[in-house]
Amino acid sequence: MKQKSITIYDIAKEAGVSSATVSRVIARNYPVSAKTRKKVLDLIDKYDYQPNAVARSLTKKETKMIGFVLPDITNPFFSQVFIEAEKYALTKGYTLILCNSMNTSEMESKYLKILSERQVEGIILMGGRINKKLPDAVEVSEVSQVLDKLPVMMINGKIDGLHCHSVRTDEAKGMELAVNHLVRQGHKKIGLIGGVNGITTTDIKVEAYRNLLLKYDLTFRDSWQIYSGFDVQTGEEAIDKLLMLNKDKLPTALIGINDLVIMGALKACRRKRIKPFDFVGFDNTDLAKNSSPEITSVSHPYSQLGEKAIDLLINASKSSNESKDILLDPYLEVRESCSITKL
Amino acid sequence: MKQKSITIYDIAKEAGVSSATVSRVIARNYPVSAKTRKKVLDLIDKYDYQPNAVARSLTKKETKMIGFVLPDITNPFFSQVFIEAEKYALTKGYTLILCNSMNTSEMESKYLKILSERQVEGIILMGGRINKKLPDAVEVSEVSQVLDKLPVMMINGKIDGLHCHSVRTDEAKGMELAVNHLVRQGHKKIGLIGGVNGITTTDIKVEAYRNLLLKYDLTFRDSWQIYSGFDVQTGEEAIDKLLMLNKDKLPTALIGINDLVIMGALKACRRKRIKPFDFVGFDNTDLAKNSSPEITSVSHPYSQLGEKAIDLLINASKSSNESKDILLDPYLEVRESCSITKL
DNA sequence: CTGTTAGCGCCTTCAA
DNA sequence: TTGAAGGCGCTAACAG
Repeated sequence: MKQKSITIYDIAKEAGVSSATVSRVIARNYPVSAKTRKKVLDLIDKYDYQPNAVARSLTKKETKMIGFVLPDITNPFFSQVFIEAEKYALTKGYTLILCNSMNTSEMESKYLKILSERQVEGIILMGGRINKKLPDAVEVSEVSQVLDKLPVMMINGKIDGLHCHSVRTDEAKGMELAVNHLVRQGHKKIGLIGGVNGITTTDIKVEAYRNLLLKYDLTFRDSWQIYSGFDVQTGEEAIDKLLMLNKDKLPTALIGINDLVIMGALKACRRKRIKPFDFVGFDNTDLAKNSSPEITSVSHPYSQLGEKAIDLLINASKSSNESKDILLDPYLEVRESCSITKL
Repeated sequence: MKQKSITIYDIAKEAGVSSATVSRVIARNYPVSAKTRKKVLDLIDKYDYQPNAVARSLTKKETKMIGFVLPDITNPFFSQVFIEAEKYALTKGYTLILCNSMNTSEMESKYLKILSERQVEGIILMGGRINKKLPDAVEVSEVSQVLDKLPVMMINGKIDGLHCHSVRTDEAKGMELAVNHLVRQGHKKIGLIGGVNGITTTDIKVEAYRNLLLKYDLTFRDSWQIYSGFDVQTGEEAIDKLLMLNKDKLPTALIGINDLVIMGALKACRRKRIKPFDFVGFDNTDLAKNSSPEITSVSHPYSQLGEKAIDLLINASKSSNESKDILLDPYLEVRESCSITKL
């Protein structure tokens, strides 16, 4: 705001009409005679007039802004969801406000407050507090308080008892895709690495993994399922642990809680100069495509995830008072990592 | 805005004071008696009152929002800068609005307009139109028009003739770090792959590269400097081309315009089963750390880049009318990719 | 220390 | 088809 910006009144005065008329020309929601319309439009053009969205928001009580809180946008999983949501939101006239909580509960809380004060029309939550098996009471009540004012949308997460929509990838089905694929490749000894016990996205996968091994009557060993974390380093650690625990009774294929963990596993195998396992990752991030070997990965339906999230949020007020939970199908992106042992 | 939210007036009425007093309690910028302060604060607490930032913005003519337009947040280079800027902005009370142009000029234009209407207090530009040797007249005039209303900050880019600040990494110096390092490793035949002729970030690097070879009296061959692009696939293509053009007279080390290109080069070497070169990448993204082998890379000073950008923008109005151009030093993150040939 | 008042820029009845 | 007027929620003089 370097210089006094011109307003609807300036246009009105010079056009010899009222501000209401100018407003109508801009909003195109009421009839205005062709003549005055042209006069007004010409002036708008002449002065390069732009409506003040802040003032409009105050009057209309709608900001056309949506908050998006996630742990860390440098994580490709989150950025892929975010960018799809943003693209779609734009077509609906909404602007997203991205908030990186940096994986801290404090930042999450802070941003919830900021977004609420900024009068966003809804908030999308990913990661963090919505992924805990044992929710923190304070964290839940904060979200609950926000819910009194705005609709909240949770992506790949949920807080029980709170009245809000959610969209999630059916990760149990994703695990099935992974296991099926490996079985079809002839594997009978399949391990699972990464993740943290008590984080729901991990729990869902682990449970599905166990059930599937049972279902397919495959060897199951506790020591083939290694919790470790979500990043590359923990992937390396998982391999170290796997080797330590299993000596000669190793699995032939490994599923990773995400692609990063598989990247770590690849690094560890290389470091230890052991023949790599066949791998299947989760999330189908750019990493999976860009690493060498390329990593076969269970993919989220990213664009659907983003679009559904926005759609449900936008329509949250209109629709009935029930909260919807949408489950979307993942798919498998097959790449070379599943035939490493043959390379 | 599900329910009629309570305002400063509601608080004022129940406290038996005027709205101005409540405002003062909140803003803490004018003396208020301890007694009334407490009364007001208690009510704020009781009703979970939150100030309406939109209304405040309208009155104060400051939104505390900054727009950040970049090509694609899924690119780790951009996301690392963004997240640093966001962290810093938060400490200064500013909220960033991230806008992904998806590498299209149209989206860039659209977002410039949206941000301006939303009354952001400044705009940060990265990539896209600010990186062209031959600027597009329309693109420039759009930015120029924005500049009439707000300060604009360009990161690692510049449009000549426009009055705005810029922050950039000294990439010529970065190239020097890379070449020095390789020379110290004993390399005399150094190639450069990736980038696009006419994109300033590429041009700067290429020019520095050529000058340095000259300076160090190293072999220079046109066919060792391959333009290709900025992603993994173009990195692969660069290797193909390099092999095709050079038969037996190959360089022993390659510098990549960025880390992605090196990832591609690694893939190509693996595919072709040729002994890899020693590599040095640019940008020091997570990829460099996570890939195997890990990639030695010239790093931007990310936090400085983000912080300076925000700082200069915030102080843009206060400071003199000159535009500042800040040049920051890169550093080299040494990893194993520089001893591949010895592995 | 506190209240009154007048906007910020726009939209939306209500009347004409 | 148009204008007048009030108000969105808050802040900043100006009085007191």
